[in-house]
Amino acid sequence: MAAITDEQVETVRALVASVPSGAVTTYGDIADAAGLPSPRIVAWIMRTDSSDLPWHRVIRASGRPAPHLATRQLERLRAEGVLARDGRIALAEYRHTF
DNA sequence: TTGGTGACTTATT
DNA sequence: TAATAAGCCACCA
Repeated sequence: MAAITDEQVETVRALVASVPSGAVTTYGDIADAAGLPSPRIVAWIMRTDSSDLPWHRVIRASGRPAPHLATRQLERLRAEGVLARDGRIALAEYRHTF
């Protein structure tokens, strides 16, 4: 089985790192840009690989970060200029496309 | 090998 | 808008 390649992981990291402050992106976008077969893979990379990358700029398609990190990420994003409405981020406004 | 789990997405109700 | 179901891929015990 192909499993995932280091290159794919590195691509994901590069994409996340390329997201400017004040902008956010979704797992699906990263997965698509990195050529990953499923967005879940992106989540797996984040969970396993703890890097200095701004993971807080990566949110779900619903415009809402993960439940356990939501509070932290939302606060961090707010500090960067990403205003959340009712705990939800305006993807249409802050979504960063590659 | 099998089954359970997860920082997901989309579609349907 | 929220809740549920199914699909999806990789990791771990």
